Amino acid sequence: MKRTKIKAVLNMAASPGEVFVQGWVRTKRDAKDFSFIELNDGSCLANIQVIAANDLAEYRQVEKLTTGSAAGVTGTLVASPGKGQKWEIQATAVDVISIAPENYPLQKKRHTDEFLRSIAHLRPRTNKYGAAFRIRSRMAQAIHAFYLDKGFYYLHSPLITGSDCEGAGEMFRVTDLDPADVQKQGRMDFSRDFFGQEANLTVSGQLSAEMFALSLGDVYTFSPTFRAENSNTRRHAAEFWMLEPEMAFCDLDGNMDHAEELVKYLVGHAMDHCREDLDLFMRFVDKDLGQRLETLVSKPFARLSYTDAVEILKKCGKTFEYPVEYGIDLQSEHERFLAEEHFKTPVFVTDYPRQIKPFYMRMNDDGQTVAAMDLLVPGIGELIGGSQREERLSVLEARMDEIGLDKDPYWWYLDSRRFGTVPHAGFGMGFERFLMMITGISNIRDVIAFPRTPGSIDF
RNA sequence: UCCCCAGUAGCUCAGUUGGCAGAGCGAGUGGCUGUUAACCACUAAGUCCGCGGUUCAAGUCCGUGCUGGGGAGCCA
Repeated sequence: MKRTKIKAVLNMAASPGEVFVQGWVRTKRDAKDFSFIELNDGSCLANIQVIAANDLAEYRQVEKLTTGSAAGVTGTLVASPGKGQKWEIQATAVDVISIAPENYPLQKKRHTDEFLRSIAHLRPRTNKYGAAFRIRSRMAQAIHAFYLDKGFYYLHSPLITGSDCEGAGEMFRVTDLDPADVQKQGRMDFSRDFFGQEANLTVSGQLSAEMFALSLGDVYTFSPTFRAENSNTRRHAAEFWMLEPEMAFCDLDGNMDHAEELVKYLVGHAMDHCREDLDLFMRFVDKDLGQRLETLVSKPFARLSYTDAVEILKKCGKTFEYPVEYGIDLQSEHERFLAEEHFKTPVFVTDYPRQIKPFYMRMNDDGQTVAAMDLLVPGIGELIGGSQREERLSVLEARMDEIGLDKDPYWWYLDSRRFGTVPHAGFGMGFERFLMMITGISNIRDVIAFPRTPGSIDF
């Protein structure tokens, strides 16, 4: 008989008679003449309740089933007389696939996130992490659906890049030089390295995406990125996924419109398609989550300039650890105040002083600020960072000179401004930060299957 | 990298003034029961994070290291 996923079984409107399911035992309760087995196959949050009577030929084996064991069940799908479930299976045959011994680490009780992190290979078998990673999968697919519908092309930007580009934080070096030789010579001879020069893991696909936006029109990259920063916080990982759309013939306003539409689409998609899993987070992880997501899809995001943001922060009467003044970058406490206390919605802050933003952002007419935008979200901080790009060759070169950037390695990037340059814009969204926002999970390590952070690369 | 907190049974934790190592849950065994994180009884289970020091005596005090968590910086 063909296996049916438990999700499909539970969603059946009428009993088809006999069904065959396979999964892992979450818990077993023995009665006098039979056992209740809660079986879960990961297809959905809910378990199917199996009734295994003691006249089954293999009941001896059934009695040995422990939490974590694997089994296949054939039986009749019947309406459950008990409370808490619509359907249950009256087993006619139970195939015990494997027995989990008594030292199975997942118990029938709540575990802390810290403990589950130490058994990251088993935690997807829990309700919370099963739900988190089903939502993660669904959201990744929703990103592609969103862009397919909008006529964007999906660009696979390289993960190994030349050393000098991108300029967004510390990079991981990629080399196949023998450490013993390096020690002997006292230096790394990159001319003899694999690529004949320094190479690193990418920190952003943006520059590649710009080249393709100026060719295919609208593109996005969605891929792993790497940062060798020694950041020990609940919002940082060494390996994370980033979504980076890049749009030709687009300005800063179009960029923000797009970002807002994207976030609202993804949240709405989750509410439509991940209801059961999302409910778990609303009930047990973050009581305010439901209200927050509702606000997220229904209310327009606030938009204001950096200059206005500084004014608000100065006048708000709150004393900050880092005093606010024009020219400084906004600190976490400032971002949190704006998003969580002042606007109580996500807020775009635009037009930052050029000194605190990278070279590729487009210079505004005032000659002081650039067409940047950050999206600050309650509870998360910066979810999106983007800008209109500087499309004017002379202005771009002047900026690179101003900050002392060697233009030679960027010859190909500058070429795009020589040949048919047009206004264009884009942004990056940290995928894990988005998942934290949508689930209420407060530590980035808990939305990544096997997280990589400073000093930690188990699994 | 800096600041703060923590590390005791499989898990979550308590441990008084420095004086015999404890509970709940989980697990095992038995019982009961159309049960829902089932219930009742019994049993087993410890490198008190490592190293060094003070002391007649250290889970407890001091130093140091490691690991984990929270915050900051950096950023997505």
